[in-house]
Order: sequence, then C-alpha cells, then structure tokens
Amino acid sequence: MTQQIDGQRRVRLNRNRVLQAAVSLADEAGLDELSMRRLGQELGVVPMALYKHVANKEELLDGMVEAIISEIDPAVGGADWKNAVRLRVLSARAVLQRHRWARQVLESRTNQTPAVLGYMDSFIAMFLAAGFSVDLTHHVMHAMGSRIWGFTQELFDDSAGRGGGDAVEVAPEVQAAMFEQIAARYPNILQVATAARHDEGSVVGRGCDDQFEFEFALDLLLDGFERLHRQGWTSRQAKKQQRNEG
Amino acid sequence: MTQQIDGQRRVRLNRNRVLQAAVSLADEAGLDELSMRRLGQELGVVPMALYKHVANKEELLDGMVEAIISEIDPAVGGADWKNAVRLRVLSARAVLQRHRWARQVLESRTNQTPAVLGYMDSFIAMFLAAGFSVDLTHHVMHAMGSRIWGFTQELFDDSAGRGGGDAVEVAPEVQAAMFEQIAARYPNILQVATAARHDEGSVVGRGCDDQFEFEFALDLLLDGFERLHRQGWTSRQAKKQQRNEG
DNA sequence: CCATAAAGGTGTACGTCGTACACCAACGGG
DNA sequence: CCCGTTGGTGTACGACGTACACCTTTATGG
Repeated sequence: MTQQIDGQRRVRLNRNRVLQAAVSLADEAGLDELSMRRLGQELGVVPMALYKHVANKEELLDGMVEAIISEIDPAVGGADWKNAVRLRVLSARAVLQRHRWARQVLESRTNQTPAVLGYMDSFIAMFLAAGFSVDLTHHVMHAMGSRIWGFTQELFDDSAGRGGGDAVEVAPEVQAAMFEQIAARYPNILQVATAARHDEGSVVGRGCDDQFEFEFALDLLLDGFERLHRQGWTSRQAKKQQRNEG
Repeated sequence: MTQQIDGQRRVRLNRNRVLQAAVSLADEAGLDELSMRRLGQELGVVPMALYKHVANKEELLDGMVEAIISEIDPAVGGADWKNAVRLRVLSARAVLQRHRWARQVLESRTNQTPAVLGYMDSFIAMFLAAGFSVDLTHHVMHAMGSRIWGFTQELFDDSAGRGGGDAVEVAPEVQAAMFEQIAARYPNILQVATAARHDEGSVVGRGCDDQFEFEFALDLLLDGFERLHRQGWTSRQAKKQQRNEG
C-alpha cells in the first residue's frame, strides 16, 4: 500500500516540492496550521519523510522565505534611485501580501540565508549607485528596517470585520458596548481611528487604506534620505552636532 | 508537605506575583524558556496553580506587557511636542531594552489591553495638543508604527559576539571562511556593514550603535512630520495630487 | 467559635508538537 | 543482477498548554 495512490506510483518528493507545498499550506491555512505533521499529510506522506529533504522546521521556514523572495521584482536600472527603491519595496510588499505568513517569519528570526542576503545586497546597491556615501547608506538601511520587505508593524487592529478566518464571534450589542467603553476611556484613539472614515467621501469600506499609510511613511523617509544626501550628511558630523547640543 | 517550605508557611500566590515572576523569568531566561511549567517551578508551585490567576498563557503575556508599560515615563507637558514625543519614545525604548522579550510579544499579537490602549491614547494626545489635525495625526501614528515602543525591526544580525546565551559556537577559522564567502558574494553588504567601524575613531566595540540608528530614523520622521504640519498637509490633497501624477 | 462556602493548590491525563532512531523499499550505476 | 544510496515508514520520547476532578487553606457571618 505504501507508495501507491489510486494504483499509480507516487511521484518522489524533493526539497522543492516540500517547500512549495509548505508555502501553499501557509498561504491557505495560516502559519500556525503549518506543522510537520500537517504538511506531511498534505503531501500524502508520513511526517518524518520530510526530514529527508529539510533538516528541521527552522530550515523549512528559511526555505519558504527563500522561495518567495524570488517573486520580488529585480531592481530596475536607471537614474532615479528614489523611484527604483520605491518600486522595489512596493513589489516586495505585493509579494508579502500574497504570503501573509512571511511577515511573521521575517520578524521572528534572523534570516541569514543567501536569498535574503542577496536581496539586501542588491537593495544597498541602489543607494550606492545613486552616489550615497557608504556611511549614509548604512544608516538609511537601518532606517528602512522591515520596510525593505514592504511591511511595517501594524499598531491598530484592522482585523475587525475581516471575512472568514477563525475570529471570535461577538454579538453586535456586545460590540457596541465595547465601542462605548473605548470611546469613553480612549477619546483620542477614537478620533484618530475614525478620522479616515469621514474625510474619504462616502467610501464606507475599511476606513483605513493600508497601502496609503505605507506609502506615506515610505515617502517621508525617502524624502528625508534625499535631503540628507543632497546636503552631504555624515554621521560623524551629526554626532558632533549632537554632542554640542546635548 | 504541601504549602510548606523549610517548615515555613508559603505566601499565597496572586496575579501580581505571577506576573512579576513571569517578567523576571523572561528577562533572565528569554521568552522561549517561559513555559507555564517552568514558571510554576520558579514559584514553587504546580503548573496548574497558575491558572487560578491567569486564564491562559495569552493572558499571562498580556499581563506581562501591561506590567512593563507602567515603567514607561508619563508624557511630559510643555510646548515642544517634538521633544515630548522624542523623550517618550526613548523612555519606552529603555524599558523595552530592559525587557527584551517584550518586543517579540508586542510584534506577535494584537494587544488590545487597557495599558496598551492607554499608552497609545496619550501618545496621540501629544500630537493633537501640538495642533496636528486628526487626519495628519492618524497617518503620523501609522508612520510611527512600532517606533512608539522604541524599536524597529533589526535587519542586520548584531548578535555576533554577544556574551553568554546559547548561540552556536563556531570555530574561528570557520568564521573567517564564512566572512570570505560573504565578502565575495555580497560586497555591498560588506561595505555597509563595516562602514560604522572605521569612521568611529578607534572604537572597536560593536561597530554599530543601535541607539544612534534608532534616533536617526526617529528624527528623520519627526522632522518630516513637522514639515507636513507646518505646510498644512492633508491626506485628501495628497491623494488628489497622487492621482494627477500617477 | 465553628460551619461552610469560596479561593487557592494538586494530580492525572489528553492531544498537540518537533524530531531521534531503527528499519524497510525503491532506485540507479557497476 | 547486486548492492549501496536515497527516500519513506513506524515507533517512541520529551516537551508543551490546559481540561477536569479533587483536596486544602482561608475568610466569613451566624
């Protein structure tokens, strides 16, 4: 009975099929449904079989990240570094949006795999090619942080009203009561959280356009980088100035 | 034998002692050493005893976060919003530095506890008090992201050479070989990563001052906010402009 | 002061997880 | 055809969170 499916011989596993299946599973079921056991089941194979193709779960996750990084558009050449960076980041963002688990994986571990390093290297290259000093580029990369992957820590919970999923169901009247509580205790949050709703014409929707928020912060940073670059900013001089003020 | 230690009656547990112990344990041993079993052991109590004080592990983590938020300095009043925000963030940063696990906890979950909401509310208040529009404040908060907690996603692995811990030990010659590999394959990373080392006089040290990096990005954003505020930025107008360009 | 209910602590047990290890099946090159 | 290498199986172990039934301590109010 082993190795048979419907009387047909089963295709042999390989690292790529494992990674591919893991990505699909995580895409569809979420990261915490991704266990070695479940993945094995998905591939019609006993859990331990996977260990012939990946050393352990950590390596599986690394492999998955490597796999999706290849989906990010390569850097575009050309004179306009700002636009190049912008496009690259937004491409990464689109990818990470397709694979929502990836963010958590990138956040939770220090990923030193070749694809990650390669991506970072080519990212740095965009600034250096634009004439940024190595010094400034260093700090710029730090300032970009996880934004090079197209995501930022989300502070507000925008999962309310997200379809499907296994969110806890709450009765409408309870929801209303919670709203009242928040309104009373956290008036500023209330104001700011609902701000996006009424200044957007009659669009009901989510009330907050994540993509816009992301680009807002991204452009703010890019503009800042540009200014510093133009005025020949160096960290040495910034630190000296800091000492004199402090 | 139960309830006895050295013939002395044991102090009763309560939610606060549990939370306190959990924070200490996480501080000292790291987040993945924090299990209900280990925590019970630390308190000289059977694991299930903890469930009389916290509903489950999730709630324990929430409680821990609440506990450390109280360590953040309250907002300072006064005319200079920029400095107020700056101080607040740097205070939060100092706290999160003391409790390194907190970052992971804040990252991995949507924390809607009163202390978190209270902190965010008072954070928003700083901008509103400075005359920022609700609209701009909304976007500003998004742009701040996890920076309101004083941390950013770290991209470079700066754990190399960190004392203690359970890092994998690597022979020096292997390390050198790895370095060669990286140097060859990722020349830009090499340049940028080592940049901080030689422009800092003769300081050997870590080669990269995290605090400086954090403040660099923070100030870049704050300056950006200030500029937008001064020129009366609104999201409606920004979106219109975006449409005309795009 | 004692009965009694509430609150705090225990012990056992279940289902999950990652994965070590010994084993067997299939394949491919001599 | 044989046999070593590679891929897949089965069993088992030690974590984990936590449900549930039970006992012990404490506080309370008649």
